[in-house]
Amino acid sequence: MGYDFSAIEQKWQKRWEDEHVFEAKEDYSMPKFYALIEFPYPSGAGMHVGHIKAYSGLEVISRKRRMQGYNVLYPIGFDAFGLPTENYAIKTGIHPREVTDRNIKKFTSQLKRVGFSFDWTRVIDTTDEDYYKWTQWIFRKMFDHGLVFRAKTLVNYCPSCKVVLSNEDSQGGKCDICHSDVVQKSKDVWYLRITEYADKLLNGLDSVDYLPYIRLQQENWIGRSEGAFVNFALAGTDDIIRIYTTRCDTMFGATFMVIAPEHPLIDKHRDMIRNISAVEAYRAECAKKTEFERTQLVKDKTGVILDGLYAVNPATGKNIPVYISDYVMMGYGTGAIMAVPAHDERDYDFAKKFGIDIIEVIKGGNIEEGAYTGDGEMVNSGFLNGIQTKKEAIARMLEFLKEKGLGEKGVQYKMKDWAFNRQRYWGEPIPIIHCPHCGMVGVPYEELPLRLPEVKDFAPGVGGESPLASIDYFVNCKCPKCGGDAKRETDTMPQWAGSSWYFLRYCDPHNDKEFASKEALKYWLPVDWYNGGMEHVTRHMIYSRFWHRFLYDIGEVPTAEPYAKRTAQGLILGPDGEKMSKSKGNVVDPNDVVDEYGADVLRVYVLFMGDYASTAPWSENGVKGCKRFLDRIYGLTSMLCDGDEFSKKLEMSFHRTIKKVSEDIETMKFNTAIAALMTLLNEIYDAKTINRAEMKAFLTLLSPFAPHISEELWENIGGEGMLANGKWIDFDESKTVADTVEIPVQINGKLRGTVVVPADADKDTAIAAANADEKIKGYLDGHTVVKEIFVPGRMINIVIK
RNA sequence: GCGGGCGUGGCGGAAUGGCAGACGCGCUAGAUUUAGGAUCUAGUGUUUUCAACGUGCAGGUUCAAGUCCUGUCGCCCGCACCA
Repeated sequence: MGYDFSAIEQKWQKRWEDEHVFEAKEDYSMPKFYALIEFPYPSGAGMHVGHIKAYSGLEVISRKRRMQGYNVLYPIGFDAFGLPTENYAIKTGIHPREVTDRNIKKFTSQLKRVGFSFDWTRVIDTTDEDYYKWTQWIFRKMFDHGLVFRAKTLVNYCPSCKVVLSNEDSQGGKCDICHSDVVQKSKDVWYLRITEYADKLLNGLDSVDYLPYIRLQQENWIGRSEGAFVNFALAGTDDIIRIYTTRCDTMFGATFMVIAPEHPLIDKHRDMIRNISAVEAYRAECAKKTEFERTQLVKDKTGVILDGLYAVNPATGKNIPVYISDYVMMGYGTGAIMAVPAHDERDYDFAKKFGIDIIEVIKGGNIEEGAYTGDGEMVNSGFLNGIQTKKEAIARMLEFLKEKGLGEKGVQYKMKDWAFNRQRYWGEPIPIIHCPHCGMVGVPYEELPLRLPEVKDFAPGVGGESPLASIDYFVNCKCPKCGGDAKRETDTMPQWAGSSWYFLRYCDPHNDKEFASKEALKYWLPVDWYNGGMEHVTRHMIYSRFWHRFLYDIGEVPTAEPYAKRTAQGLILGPDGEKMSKSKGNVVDPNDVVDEYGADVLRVYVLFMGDYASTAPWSENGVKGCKRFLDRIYGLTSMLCDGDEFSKKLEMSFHRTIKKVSEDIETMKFNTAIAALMTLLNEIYDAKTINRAEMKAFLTLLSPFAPHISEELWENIGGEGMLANGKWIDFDESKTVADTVEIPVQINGKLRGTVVVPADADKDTAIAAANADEKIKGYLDGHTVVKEIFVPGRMINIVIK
């Protein structure tokens, strides 16, 4: 069989575009639905089947919503600043602008071939100056509100990309872009004070509907912990060592302290440290280690005592030794801890190695064998002795600390401030000017966008500075405040900047007065449903929630949270079950699939291949199965007959299928929705006939998945208008149930037969029917019936002895 | 190590505690075709048919367990010396 999918698909794509079918309407009185997918990075490799799966989910939902009368905004754009384009430009000498334009063109044509119902009038390119003007504008607002700062710190630096990376971009000690080893380097970098928003980002999760594991990942990322700050006096000085602990209940067991090798107290009191040379040697050794090496959990702890320094345990009043060790980080808490070896595994390992006292303060474990971290009765703990629970002991200790002025309750987060800069060309210039008199001054709002200047060489300088640093006319400028000579910042923003607010621009993409009008934002926000990959759940999602929340706080957007609902699709693996990669040669190009089978087949297959959220391997045979399905649908026309309502024979099947497809789309169970359509198709083929009303219903249900073939057949059977503009179909619950049902009869839980009873049969009727059955009779013969269970319309179970 | 998820035919996967394996792939046989491909029809969990046994493994709850509970093994994904 087969049909000319290529001609049909081009025909309908053109019609949809000519008649503006998928453009969101300016009619703000309509109910709205804002569906958002993560806009792609337009790489040179072109689209990946993963993109197709990612967009097909909300595509189906958006098409259904339009047919249900919603004003749907389903936009698309390109997140186009970034390193791959720039690296390509360095290699080939072609300007990143040109590379980007070419790649966007390629992506656009590929996306259009699939027939996605995006609103192409709202397309965004983050590298467009009309767009990044507003990225800079928001940054400047943050600067004005004290959320931007500059600090000299150890940064993650990629020697290959010559670029400073955020913690998020250097997970596992590898550069997220080129995968080479990241090293630590001291550098002046820009930060966004995202930690100030930690609680807002955490609490905001209560008001949104994210899949539970997505929410959990965000919570873990923010990493809030409640504990106490405690001041330990440094014996013989006026100084204190301030620590953070979540287990102040164990303080009587603190037999030593550990401070980070970078801790400032070491230099301050170096005169008192008798083994300062050994300490310096250890510090030098630590400095060589990468962040990754330092964060490897190792049983074999290293460290050096600070000989001559003692701290005073505020609970016991005793002097305890102080060590430095790299298992304590400067970047979390206060960079110092009280060590309680009996009840903390790391402290236990350390104490064993260095022969330090281990004092049990909570009963329940065996401190000869290891640390006990569970709950139990307090011992060896002065005023805490006898207390039975951790919770109570913590409360008592906090009271004690407060009375003595030695400490107080405190909260810590794992999340760190966001390193917000790159020493690269292809990014948004940071709109700041360094003035010798006025300090850091923002580029005036009316001068935005601060355009990327033309350069000849895109490669970063040898010192790792941005290519912009070598352009005199860009660097040298006047201070907007005092008018004196000043220097312009030459760093650019990181990859994540443009995507932190793009969903706002979609609401009003051509506005040149504001990033979007208040009316548009009020109508469209929040995004009703955001779908994307799991890999963006912690970075992009947290960053954009932060920007959005900031804009909300300064009155620029109407909602506190940007995304009302978030889901994620599963990965598509190669046919060999491995992750697709060029080197493995297992990459499936969506273009090839469209060429050979058509866009409708591609769309149906990516949704049918398995559970939407799960990882599943690509199967060429699976694609062929979907092709066969659509071919068989095309063949329905040959058995078409007249009829304005469902035939008796198929009526129930249709109502059931409408119900199933409608519900499954809402829960993203696309695979079972398609399976239901296949089942119905098989029934139609069994019946050997389909009437016009049935055909229309079938095409309506099919159209979100396979819109081209649906439109074509709709037109062929004389359907009114375009299906894309058509009406979704309702079902009648009462018609989804049969008059009679065949229900299983179990004896002692084992299936022994079936009986046919009226669907609304009561227990007596059903049991009587079962008892009348010859086969069942045989089983019951000579036994006593103990119990009869009847689940209406479902089953009978007779318990006998 | 901690947190989360998952183990169902040859494969991808279905199953509000109620007939396990929907749907698709693959496979087998037949039809059609010069042949291949395509298509159509029938079959397809395992074992020896009646029947019995079957959802990683071992227990438990229940009239009834893939589903709930306990333990255990294996795999996947996050986070990872976070004090």
